[in-house]
Amino acid sequence: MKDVAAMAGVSLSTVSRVVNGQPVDAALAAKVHRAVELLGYRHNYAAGALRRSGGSASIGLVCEDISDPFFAAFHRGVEQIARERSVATLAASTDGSPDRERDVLERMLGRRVEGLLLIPTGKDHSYLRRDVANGTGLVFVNRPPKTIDTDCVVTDHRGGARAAIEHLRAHGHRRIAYVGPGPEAGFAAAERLAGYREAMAGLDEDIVSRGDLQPLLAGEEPPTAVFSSQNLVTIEVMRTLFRLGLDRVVAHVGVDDIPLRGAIEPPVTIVAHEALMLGRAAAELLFSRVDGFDGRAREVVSAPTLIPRGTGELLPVS
Amino acid sequence: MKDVAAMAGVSLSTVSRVVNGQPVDAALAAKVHRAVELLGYRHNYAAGALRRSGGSASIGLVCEDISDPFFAAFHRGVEQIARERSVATLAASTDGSPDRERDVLERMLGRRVEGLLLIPTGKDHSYLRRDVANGTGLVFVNRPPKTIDTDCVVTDHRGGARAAIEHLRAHGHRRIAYVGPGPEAGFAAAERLAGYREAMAGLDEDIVSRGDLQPLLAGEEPPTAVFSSQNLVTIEVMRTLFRLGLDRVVAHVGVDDIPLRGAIEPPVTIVAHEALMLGRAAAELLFSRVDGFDGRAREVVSAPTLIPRGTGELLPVS
DNA sequence: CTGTTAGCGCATTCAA
DNA sequence: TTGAATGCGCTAACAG
Repeated sequence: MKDVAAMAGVSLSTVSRVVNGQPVDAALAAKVHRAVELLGYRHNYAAGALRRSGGSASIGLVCEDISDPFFAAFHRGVEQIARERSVATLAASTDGSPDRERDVLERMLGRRVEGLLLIPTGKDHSYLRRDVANGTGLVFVNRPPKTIDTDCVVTDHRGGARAAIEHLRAHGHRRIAYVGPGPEAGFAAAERLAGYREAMAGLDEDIVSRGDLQPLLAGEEPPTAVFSSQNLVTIEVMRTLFRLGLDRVVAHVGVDDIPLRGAIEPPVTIVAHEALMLGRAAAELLFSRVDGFDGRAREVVSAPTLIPRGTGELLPVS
Repeated sequence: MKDVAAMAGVSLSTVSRVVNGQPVDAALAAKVHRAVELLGYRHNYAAGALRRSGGSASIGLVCEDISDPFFAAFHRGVEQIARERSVATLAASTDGSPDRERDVLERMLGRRVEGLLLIPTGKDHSYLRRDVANGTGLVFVNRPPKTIDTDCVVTDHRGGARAAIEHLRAHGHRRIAYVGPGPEAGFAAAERLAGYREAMAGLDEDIVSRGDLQPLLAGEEPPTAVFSSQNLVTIEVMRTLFRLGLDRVVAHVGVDDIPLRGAIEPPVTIVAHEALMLGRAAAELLFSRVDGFDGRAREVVSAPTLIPRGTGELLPVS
């Protein structure tokens, strides 16, 4: 920048003003631009941030594994909000290790991120209190914080499943099958199954299958409706029903949880759990803190949306 | 840091040394640590980088859409290499807009990333020459650079498909079906179809289906082998064959291109296109430049690996 | 509108 | 080993 100033025959301040788009005489600005071109000068944002009151204009996202498609969609949602403010996003994986989680978080803090979006791995995050007290934003995602008082966004998997079943019940169904992974597949799966069971209270016994619908349909009292609790399962159920000629007979509500590149979006009544929306919500919570909001810790529950597309509105055929 | 020094009764240098793990008298170090604790001091990495010879210890990844599962896996591979060097990764989407691509890249450059990993959107990247000349690393991914001379990693989609077909031919198959999206689905799909056609030269006519295998099998001269060109299609073909009792009759080689969370890995002979490996390769190329390698531009082609798992080794049954 | 000056938070010379 | 001084690249006061 010194060189640019020298070559253009102006002071450092003038170069700074040109680079930052502040009002400068057109002739001088042209000289500066020419010098910038010739010298291959590139403005150093970090150095500016040091002096400027504003921060680093960056935030950090940490989760167990950044290759998880759910996280990728979440990250995208965060980016949409962050980009409006020209803030950059750092991302890192914890690999499920609390030690590594702490290490990753502290490195980001060392880089002076203005906020952290954390899909937690460890149990204890009290070590973040100091930074939160110093003004760094912090939002927990998917799991509420236990050892620190901070904002949080969660997806209501259970409520989503319940909404699906209630939708089917409202259309007169009584024998409703659950197709999808069991509780061993993780928190979300377990919650969805629990939601199913809650909403089935007072009806026929549960009709649960790990993944295959066909045996259920072949039974004595086949279900008149199906709830599929995961994206890939939803696609498979759709195809199974189509193949058996039951796609206009057996009602079907699915869950749309991860983006499937290259796959056909299922034309099925869906409970949309949009990771992207969750990311946007989390980012908005975070930036409100960065902007100085100082109220109590908030918990935003992101309610899945039921999108009727025909298959969930079929009436029962006995 | 000044406050810490004052409270500990030492100089700034001593605090700096303690924070950076340089040799310091144990008693003084203890005092410093205590002051750090009490004051809630956090070291500012960016400020240090300004003075230190070393750079920002960060790199940028840019692609069309960071929610793409392929990119997510790529990102993970990059992270594995980057983390060994304690470098952070920034990521951003171009949304398919060359203007936005340039904007995003220049912002990252303004943040003084030491290198850039680019899955290109636009055609012209000559504007990056200045920064490359100034020492910033640059690696193109998936598409070779046209208007700038720089390193590049690509996946050999065409060669992968060819390897699959040749594997089947080596096992005696002559009627081999292609199931998967057409060229309109993008570069990778088009290349795979082209590889199929190349490897089918001299055999029966192509047997191509957009997605459904069943009609082909019901034809007069059904194929004795199937190549499925995409992960989700592979899963569907597997299920179709199983359902028809042909899973031990019709040979099958699939492509495994994106990670499918929560889905069963297909027990099928596979051509693995590992985005993660591509990410590692790209990162290694990049860091060699960051470390000062100054040879000609290199092109690394990441060859997919054929993993025999039984289904691709079935012999033809007429 | 422009130039001068004084730092931002830190690492790194040099002496001691 | 430690401390004092200098400057990394830049912005923000201020005075012109």
